[in-house]
Parts: sequence; C-alpha cells; structure tokens
Amino acid sequence: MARNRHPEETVNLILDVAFRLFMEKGYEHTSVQDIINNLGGLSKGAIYHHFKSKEDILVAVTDRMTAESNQMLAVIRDRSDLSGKEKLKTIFRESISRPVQNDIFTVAPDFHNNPKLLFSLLHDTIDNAAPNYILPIIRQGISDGSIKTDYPEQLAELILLAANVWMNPMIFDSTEEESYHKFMVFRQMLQGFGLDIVDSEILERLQELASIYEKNKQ
Amino acid sequence: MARNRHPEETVNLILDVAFRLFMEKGYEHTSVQDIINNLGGLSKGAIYHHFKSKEDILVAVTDRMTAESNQMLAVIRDRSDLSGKEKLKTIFRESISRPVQNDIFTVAPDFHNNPKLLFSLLHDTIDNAAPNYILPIIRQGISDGSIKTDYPEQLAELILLAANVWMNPMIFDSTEEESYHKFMVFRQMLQGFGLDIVDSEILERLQELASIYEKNKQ
DNA sequence: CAAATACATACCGACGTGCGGTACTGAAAG
DNA sequence: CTTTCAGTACCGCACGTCGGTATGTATTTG
Repeated sequence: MARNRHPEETVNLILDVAFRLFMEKGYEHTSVQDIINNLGGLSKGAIYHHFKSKEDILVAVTDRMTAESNQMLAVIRDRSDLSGKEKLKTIFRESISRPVQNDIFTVAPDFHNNPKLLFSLLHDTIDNAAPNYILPIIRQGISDGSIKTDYPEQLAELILLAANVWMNPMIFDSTEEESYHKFMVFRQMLQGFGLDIVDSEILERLQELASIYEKNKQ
Repeated sequence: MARNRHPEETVNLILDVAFRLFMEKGYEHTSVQDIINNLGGLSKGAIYHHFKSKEDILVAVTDRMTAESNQMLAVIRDRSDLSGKEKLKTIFRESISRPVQNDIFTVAPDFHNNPKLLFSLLHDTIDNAAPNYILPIIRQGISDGSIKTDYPEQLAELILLAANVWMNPMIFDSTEEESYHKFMVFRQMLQGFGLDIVDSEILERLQELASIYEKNKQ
C-alpha cells in the first residue's frame, strides 16, 4: 500500500480496526494478523512502525474511548454557573442521555470478553476520572454548601465506581427492570449522602435507555 | 518424574505453583513452561493431563481463592440465631479480622497485573456471592424487619461490590488513612440504607489491618 | 492380564516482535 | 524550476516462544 501523506490517518485507521475487533472478539482473541487483514493492504511493519506493541494499541484504544467522556466531565467541572450539586446532576443527566454509539464507535463496547479493557476502565475511573473531575466538583459543593461529606476523595470514588462500572450496561448487562432498580438503589445511596441529584427527567431517560438496550439484545 | 499414587497432590502442586506465579508475574506473563519449570521434574504432559488448558488452571486457582471466603459466607448465612442485620454485621467483622495470608497462600494476592484474575473476582462477586450469600440474608432482614429496601438484589450487589472490590487492598492499594476513610464512607452508605452494622470493634480492627498493610509495603 | 491412569516426549501451527530493506516525501540547495 | 538528500512510512520475512496435541510408556488398579 502506498505511503500515506498524513500518517495520523493511518494511526486512526489502525485504532478504528483494532477497536472494532477488540470489541467483537476480545483483545486476547484478536491477533495482530487479524488487525492487518482488516487494514486494507497495510502490513505488519506499518503497525509496528506506529505502535511498539499490541498492548500499546490497546492503551491507545482505551485512551480514545475515555477521552470523549472525560472531555464532557471537564467542561462541566469548569462551568462557573452551577453549584457542586447541580454539576453532579448535570453529569448524570448527560451520561445517561448520551447514546453509547456515536460516529466513531459503531460497535457497542462489550466488556464480557475483555478483562484488559475493563481493567483499564476501572483504573481510569479510580485513578483519573474520580480525582480529576468528580473530586473538584465535590470540593466545590462542600464550599458552596450544596454537598456535605468528611471524605470527598472516597465519596468521589464510590459514586463513580457505582455509576461507571456497576450501572454500566456494557459491563453488567441487566434487564430493563434491573437497570431501573440499580438506579433507584444508586439514588437512595446518594440521598444517604445528602445528595438528591435525581429528578423526574433523569428517571424518564433511564427507563428509555434501558428499553433500548433490551431491544438491541434480541 | 515417578507417577504419583495420589494424583490430587499433583493437582494441588500445580495449583500452588500456578497461583504463586500468577501473583508474581501476572497470568498473561506466566507461561505454561514457567509453571513446568517450577514443578520440580513434572512435564507438560502432567499439566495437560490434569487441566485442559492454561485458562482452566486459572479457573481452578480462582475457585480455590474464593472457596474459603464463600464457605465463611455460607456458614453465616445458614445460622438461625441471628437477624439479617446481625448476619451482615458478622460477615464484615469476619472479613476484616481474617488475615489475608493464610497457610495455603504464602503470597499476598496482587491484582495490579492480573486483569483476568480481577475479572473473575468481579464476576464471582456479582454473579455468585451477591445473589447466593448476601441476597438471602437481606431477604431475611426484610422479613424479620431488621433491613428495609425495595430492591434487595441490587442492594446486595452494591454492598458486596464496594466491600469486595473497592475496599479490597489487594486491588486498590490505599494508605492507612485512605482505607479508614473508605470504610467511613462505606459505613455512611449503609446507614443511608438504614443499616447500622458498624460497631467500635470493627472500626478498631480496620485501623489495625490498614497499618499492617502499610508496613508490609515497605 | 487387561484396562485405566499418570505421566514423558516430540512436535505443531500461530503468535508477537525485530529488522533489513524500499519507496515515497518535503524541504533545502543550486 | 530542478536536483538532492535526509527522514520516515511502510514492507515482509525470520525468529523465538507460546499454548496445545498426539503418541508413547510405565505404573497402578481391578
């Protein structure tokens, strides 16, 4: 295949293909040769020119996965027109209403055969997203009086772990009913921390989302 | 190597060695040959006589890991002298006081390089431990009036996910202070569900445990 | 003795990766 | 505008290792 004048396009092509295959067959059951075969003429040398290992491709893929949602978190975190509690409310409304499939990712991620991918998400949640996005919001909430807790770091972790992992239908698939119950338990948990961030609009959206997932499975 | 008259000893030897290596180097970076080399004369044929694949060894290893703690859960679940809330209380007191290192496992499990192992633990928690051990206890608690919730299944999942994963020092290492804070947040979460299962004895034990872990790291 | 079991040995195809080589690019030099 | 040339995108094969299998053999069991 001819040399590409914009190598970043080649990198993106590799990531697109790798992501799709990782989702379809799992990271471990996707060989580098599989990726090559779906690259349309590119060779093994091309891959190892842009990435130093197969693992390196996975890292890039997961980075691209979390980048978008982290961007959303950053924007909300930096708004100056909302209290801490209102920001949390906004985050959950956004993350629920956002469709899982967008233009980049035409395949709905499936973590059932992807221990490595789940592992990355888990650590991104605890090591990156919670301290960098949720924690500042909780701190602000403490300052402005809209949130009360003695342990903001741990509260941020627990909330995001529940939301990003436990309630994530890509990780633990649930029936519509179960998803709804999870959300109600989550709501009650937040209320236990004095955080009543759930309104009827969010509840409505959740029920919609759950029914969509249910239909896609069949 | 001579044939063993008690093949279960060979199986246990394989599992001992595999477990140690998985913990030291991670599942993926442990080759079958690595296991063989640490078996003291046994060969590849021996391994593939007792296990059908490397993955099969991992399953056996994780089963042995969770068996002990699940046994403890079963005993408490089946006691007839305690209310639901008291059983939960007992479980947490037990799991905190139980030393992580026992005679079988001389290596403290470390999940940082073991996506597969963490994956297994996560699914055992949600698919097995929560519904089979915690859920019946919560149901009993609902019956005897010591626990109140509309969604026992999801509450069981959330509680065990927080306890087994989030608060697990083998998965997310924390300083003594962080562990303590996690526990306090956990406590507040349970209180939000009307469950006040934490007493001063448990708090004391937690602080001890945290300081032990802190020392072992250095 | 025969069947089942507990291993050992030799070997296979597929895998991730390294590397010597090639062909293209874009900018500087003439 | 042409020539030159260093940098790099990409090729494709060779290598060592991997998980797994087929088969052989000694030992135990019934």
